[in-house]
Amino acid sequence: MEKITNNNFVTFLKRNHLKPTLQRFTLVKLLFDGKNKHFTAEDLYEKVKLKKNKISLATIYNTLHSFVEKKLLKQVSIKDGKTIFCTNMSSHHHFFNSVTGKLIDIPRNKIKLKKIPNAPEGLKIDSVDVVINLTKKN
Amino acid sequence: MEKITNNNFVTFLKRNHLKPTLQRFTLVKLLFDGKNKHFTAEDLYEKVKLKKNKISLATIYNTLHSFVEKKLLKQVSIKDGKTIFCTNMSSHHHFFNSVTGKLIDIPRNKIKLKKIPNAPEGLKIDSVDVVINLTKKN
DNA sequence: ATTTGTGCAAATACTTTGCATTTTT
DNA sequence: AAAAATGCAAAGTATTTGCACAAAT
Repeated sequence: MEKITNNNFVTFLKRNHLKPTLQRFTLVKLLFDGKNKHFTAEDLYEKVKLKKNKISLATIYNTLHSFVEKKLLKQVSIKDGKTIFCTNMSSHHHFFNSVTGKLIDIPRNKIKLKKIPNAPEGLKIDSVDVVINLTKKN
Repeated sequence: MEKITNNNFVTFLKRNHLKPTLQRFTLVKLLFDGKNKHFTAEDLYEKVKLKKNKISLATIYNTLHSFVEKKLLKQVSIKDGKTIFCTNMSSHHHFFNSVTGKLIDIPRNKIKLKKIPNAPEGLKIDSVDVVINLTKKN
């Protein structure tokens, strides 16, 4: 993943046809620091508040969804109904720890999917998500 | 799947340690009619209203969750964040049609999962969900 | 000057909790 | 009569929409 700095964020956003606003600058700095992350909209909202910045939760949702559309983030839905965003854009799957509510990445090559059925008429396969749900042992 | 009729619903609920109340009777009749279904809590609420019955949405949520706990229903989370319940209890996976928001069952044997990674220390694998996301062709 | 895009308050949608009531022992 | 379970109004979360304002053409 590409690390975004003060110097290249304008380029980064423009390349993705997003206006380089202050709000997006703040969010992009928090998200694309070179480390893979999993987070909810609320998590990110709290992080912004810690930095003494103020961005409304609505804007955070809207920004996250536009990033998903631009293929800058992935969106994962898990058994507890929550939506988690993920900065790791390489093809991969997830463990879901139902005790902590956290996701753990599984690299693509650790799971072998054989025999995928064909898409029904008029539709095509966009992506395949594998979630392995975990519980406490015994 | 077992079809529940007026005659055996008391037995059915008692066997699952649930009191055979009028609300549950109504819901069980709608759900376990021998056909596999996918639905949201809201869908079921609307169905109940059509039958001129009145059960609060809260009760529907609580009942569905207790059915999931008793392994009478499955709960599936999909990319749009909604929670869908499923009466097909045999091991299977899903297509998610992102155009209509509907699920389609995929029998277990149509997907072959090889090489599942081990669960992290202290945790065990509870279930594996495969969702194949579909979009419109072209 | 008109169109396009933006951020967020307010509205909506989704889900859970707390407790009065009912049922069981 | 006490204990356990139930249904749902009200409360709590999560997410989206509509529109005043800003930026670009």
